[in-house]
Amino acid sequence: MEALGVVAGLVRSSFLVNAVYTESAREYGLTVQQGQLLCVLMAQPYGMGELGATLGLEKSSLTGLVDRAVRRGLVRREPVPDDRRAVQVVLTGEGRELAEDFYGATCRRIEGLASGLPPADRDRLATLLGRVVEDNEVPTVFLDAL
Amino acid sequence: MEALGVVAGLVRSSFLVNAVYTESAREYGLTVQQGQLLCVLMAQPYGMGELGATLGLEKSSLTGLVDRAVRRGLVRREPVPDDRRAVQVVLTGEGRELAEDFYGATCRRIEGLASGLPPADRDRLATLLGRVVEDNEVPTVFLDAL
DNA sequence: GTCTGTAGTTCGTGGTAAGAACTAGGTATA
DNA sequence: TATACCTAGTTCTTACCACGAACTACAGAC
Repeated sequence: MEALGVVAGLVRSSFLVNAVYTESAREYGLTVQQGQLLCVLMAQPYGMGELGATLGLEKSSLTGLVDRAVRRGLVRREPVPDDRRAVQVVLTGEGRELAEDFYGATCRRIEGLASGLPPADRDRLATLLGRVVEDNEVPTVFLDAL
Repeated sequence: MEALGVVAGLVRSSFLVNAVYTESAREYGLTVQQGQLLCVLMAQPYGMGELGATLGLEKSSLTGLVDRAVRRGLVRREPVPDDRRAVQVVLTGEGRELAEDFYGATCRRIEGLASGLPPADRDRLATLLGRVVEDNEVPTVFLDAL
């Protein structure tokens, strides 16, 4: 078995994570994007602009994503007192519940991906990935507190 | 700075890789899926069935993806002599060229993500990710030979 | 020669993503 | 105050992605 390069490792593990994420989302009746939206909003409400920056989407793309989430009763658009143009996107009760379930299930699954590694290696992997993530200033799409 | 868990590390690095992949694809006038298709086909031609399994797509999803790639002149459907139902999807000359450029650029960029790590750590990371990937039998979407 | 399974396609539905043009509300400044 | 500019979000159009169900056509088995 040839050793995998870093590039291949990153790409393929990312493919793996995507697959898990997709499957998990599917199980909860969500699309990946909707799941991501919910996870981001778990931490706090966001305006459309910030949300776009965090998710790496154009604002026009976001409108539709939020629309569909609203239609499903997962989030709400709330007015911002100081600025009548702006909007805060907030989880509804139902949305929060679903977000937490989905989040938990997905974490468990992803954790499962690394379950073949002994704990020390898992820590090492976490540290190394942490450094990569930090070096490249990834927006916190998923979770800070774990 | 709180240490990141493995789960967060995997999820966020995967987000990072996705972003890079998306940007790279965009630059070459491809969608992520088309880029992935081209990369898979670089190794060898595939039938629709195998292709679906490799990419994790239903066959009905694949028809359209291949259709669009054909329309852009990137791939061809070739008949299989022994089985008149079956089809082999093959890169065209243009497709191969684009695939190689895209592949190279994307690899360079992904490599760049880990460029902050000293070589020894990069190797360690590669090894650990390799084990994760192996443990979870990911289909080879991107690259074996690197 | 019929029956059954397999390879792919078609069709309809819903979701994703972008850019351009737009509305409406803020802000600065002459 | 009036004007000009900027910002937050939406709308519209276009192309793409993904799925399941129903379908066509061929292959293999009996």
